[in-house]
Amino acid sequence: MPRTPGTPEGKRPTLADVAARAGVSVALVSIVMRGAKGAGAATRERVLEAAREIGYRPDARARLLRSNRSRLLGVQFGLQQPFHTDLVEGLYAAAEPVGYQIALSAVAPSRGERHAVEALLGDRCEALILLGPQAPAARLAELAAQLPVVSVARRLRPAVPGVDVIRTDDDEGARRAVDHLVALGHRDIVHIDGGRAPGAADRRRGYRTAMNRHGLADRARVLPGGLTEEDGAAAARTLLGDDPRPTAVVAFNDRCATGVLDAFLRARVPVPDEISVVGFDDSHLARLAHIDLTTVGQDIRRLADLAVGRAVARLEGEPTPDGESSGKETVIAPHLVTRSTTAPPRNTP
Amino acid sequence: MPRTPGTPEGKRPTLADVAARAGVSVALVSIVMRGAKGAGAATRERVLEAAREIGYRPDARARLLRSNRSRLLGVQFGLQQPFHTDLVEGLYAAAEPVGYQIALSAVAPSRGERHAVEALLGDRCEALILLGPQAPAARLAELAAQLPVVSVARRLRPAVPGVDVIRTDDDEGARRAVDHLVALGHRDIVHIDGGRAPGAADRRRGYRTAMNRHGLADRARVLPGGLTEEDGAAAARTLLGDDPRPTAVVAFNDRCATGVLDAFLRARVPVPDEISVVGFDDSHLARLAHIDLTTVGQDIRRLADLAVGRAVARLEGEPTPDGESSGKETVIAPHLVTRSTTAPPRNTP
DNA sequence: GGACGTCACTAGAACGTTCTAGAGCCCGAG
DNA sequence: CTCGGGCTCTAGAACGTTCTAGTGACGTCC
Repeated sequence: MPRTPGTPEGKRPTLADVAARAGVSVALVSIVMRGAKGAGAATRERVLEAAREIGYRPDARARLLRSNRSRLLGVQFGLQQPFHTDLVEGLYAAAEPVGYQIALSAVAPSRGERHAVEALLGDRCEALILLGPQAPAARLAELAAQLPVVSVARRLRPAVPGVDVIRTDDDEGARRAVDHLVALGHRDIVHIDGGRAPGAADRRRGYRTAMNRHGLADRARVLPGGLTEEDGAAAARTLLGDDPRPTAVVAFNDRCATGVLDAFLRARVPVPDEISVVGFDDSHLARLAHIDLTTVGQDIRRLADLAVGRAVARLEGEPTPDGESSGKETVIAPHLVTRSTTAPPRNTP
Repeated sequence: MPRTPGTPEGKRPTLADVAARAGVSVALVSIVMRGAKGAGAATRERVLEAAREIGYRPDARARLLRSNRSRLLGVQFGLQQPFHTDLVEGLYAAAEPVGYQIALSAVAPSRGERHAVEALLGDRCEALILLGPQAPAARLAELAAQLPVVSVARRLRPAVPGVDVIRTDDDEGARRAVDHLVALGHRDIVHIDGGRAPGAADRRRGYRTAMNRHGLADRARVLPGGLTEEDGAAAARTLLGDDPRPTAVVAFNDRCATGVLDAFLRARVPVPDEISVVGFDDSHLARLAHIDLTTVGQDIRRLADLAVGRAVARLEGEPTPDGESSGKETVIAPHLVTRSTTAPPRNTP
C-alpha cells in the first residue's frame, strides 16, 4: 500500500512534522499554511515543498479549536425536498467566497429537527441556517439566544427576536400565478394548498387576494393538498369529479403540480387544452422538457446568497443597531416562469 | 434576549465552568459528561445539574482533537439523486447505534467530488463512504492509502486495494426484471440504459444475459438513456416511432422509467396495456400511488448497514487478514417489486 | 550615532477536551 | 494493626493548531 515514507505509519502529519522537515518553527509553518504575511518568499516555498512531500493536511478541528472562530455555517435541510437540495447547492456557492464552510445536517423521517440542530451545535457552527424549519417559535428564540439564526422560507409571525428571515414573497407569487391565468381568460381557478407547510398560508392568502381583486371572489376555491405528488394527484382526482370543472389550477409547489398533471393525463384530460396548471418553486422538476411546467420561480441563488449574507453580517460586527437585534426579514420577489402547461381556456367567451 | 445568567456573555460554557459551579475538578466533569465510570452517584447528579443550569454543551471538536478518534464517518453523496438521499437516511440510522457520527458532504454541479472529499478529510473523518463515486480508481486507491474507503453502488474492476465495495447485484436485478416480463409473456423487451453511470454496465449485461437465456438474443435491444427523467422520455419517444413496437421496457432507474411513463402517457399509449415498464431502485418515486411502478428494489437499509459495518470493521481492529487489505466486495441481491406498470402483453399468442 | 521601523522568524501560552498517574479514603482480610 | 484493593476524585500533560509577545538583524532618518 502506498504510504508516504518518512511518516510514522497511521499518524497523519502535523505542523510539527512539516516544521522539522523544513527546519523552521511550528509557528512559521502555521503562518505559511494560512497564507498569512510574515514569512520570506524563499522560506515560504521551502515550507510548502516540505508540506507537499509528507502530505500534510491541516486539521480543521484543531484549527477551529484554537482560533475561536469556526467559520462554519450549520445548515439544516430536508433530504427529500428538491427545493432544499437546490438551496443547499446555492449555499455552498455563497459561503465559499466569503470564507465560510458549510456543515450539513439532514432532517429525515427518522431524524428530527432537534437531532439535526444538536449535531450542528456540537460541531461549533457559528450560525444556523434553517431551511423551512418546523420548530416552534420558542425553540427558535432559544437557539437565537446562543447564536445567529436564519430561517429560510419559513415566515415568523410575530418576528422572533434574533432570528432573521429570508423568504420569497409567497403571497405575491400566488397572486402572479392567478394574474397570469386571468390574463389568459380563466375565471374558474382553484388552488390546491400546502396545508401547514411553511409558506402555504401565504400562498393561500395571495390566491384569495388576487381572486378578489379580479372580482372572482365567489369562484375562489381552495382544495386541501400537501407538498408531495401524491397530494396533488389526490386533489386532482377530486376535481375530475366536478361537473363544471375549473379551467385552471394553482398548485402549492412543483411536486404537487406534477401530481396534478399526472392525474389529469391519466384521466385523458389534456393540459393545457382543457385545464391549465401552475406550480411553485421552479425546481429541477418543472424544467424537465417533458413536464415543462409553468411555475412561480423562487430566486434560489439569491435566497442562498442572502441567507449566508445575513448570517455573516451578524457574525462580523454589525453592531446590533437598535435595541438588541430585532430579527430582520428579507422578502424576495418571485417571478412567473411561463412554460407549456398554461394556455387560454378552450371556450373563451 | 434570554441569556443564561452567570455565564460570560457570548462565550459558551466549558467543562471548567461546570466544574467551578459544581465544585469539582474538570476531569471529573469530563467523566460524568462521557458517562464513563469513576464518579459517585451523588456527585454525578450534582455535576449534571450544574451543566444543565449553565447550558453546557460538549465541544465536539475539542473532544475529537484530544481523543485521537473522531468517530466520524464522511459521506459523499449527490444532492439531486433520490437514491443517494434515501441511502443517507439509512446511513444516519446505521451509524448511531455503533457510536459513530455522519459528516455529510454533497456533490453538486458546482461542487466536484474532489472538493467534497477534501472537506471530509479536513474534518478528520476516520473513514469515507462514497455513494456512487465517479472518481478514477487511482484516486480511490490514493485515498484508501490514508483511511478506510467504502464505495457504495460503484463496482470496481479490478478491485482497488483497500477499497471495500458494497453494491446491489445489478446484473441479477436486470435479469429478474427480464424474467418477470418473459413470464408475463413478453418477447420484445427493450432496455434503456444508464450510459456511464455506476451500475449501468452491469444492468446492461444482466439484460443481455437474460435475453439470451430465454432464447431472445436476436430481439435484445439497448437504447442509450441516462439517469434522469429527461433521458427516459427521450428514449421513449424513439420507441414510439417504431412500427412493431416493443411490448416492454426495462429502464435504468426509476427516474428514467418515470420519464418513459410520462412520454407514453402523453402519446396516449396505455401502460401497462400496450407496453409494460420496469424501473430500478424502488425509490420514493416508484412508490407514489399514482406512479406505482414495477421496479427492482435495492435493499437500501441493508446497503447502508453494510457500508457502515465495513467502515467500522476496518477501523476497529480487523487485523488485515491476508497480505495487507485486499478490498472486499459485498453484493446484495435485489428483489423485484411488482406494481401496476407491468402486465401480460395485449396479444399474447 | 542613537532612536526608531520594519522584516523574518521563534518561544510558549492558549483553546476545550481526554487520558494517565496517582492521591486520599474506607473496608475487609490476614 | 497492617496491608492490599477498591472506590472517588484530582493534577497536569497531552492533542494540533493559532496567537501574543517577543528577539535579532538590518535600514533610515535626523
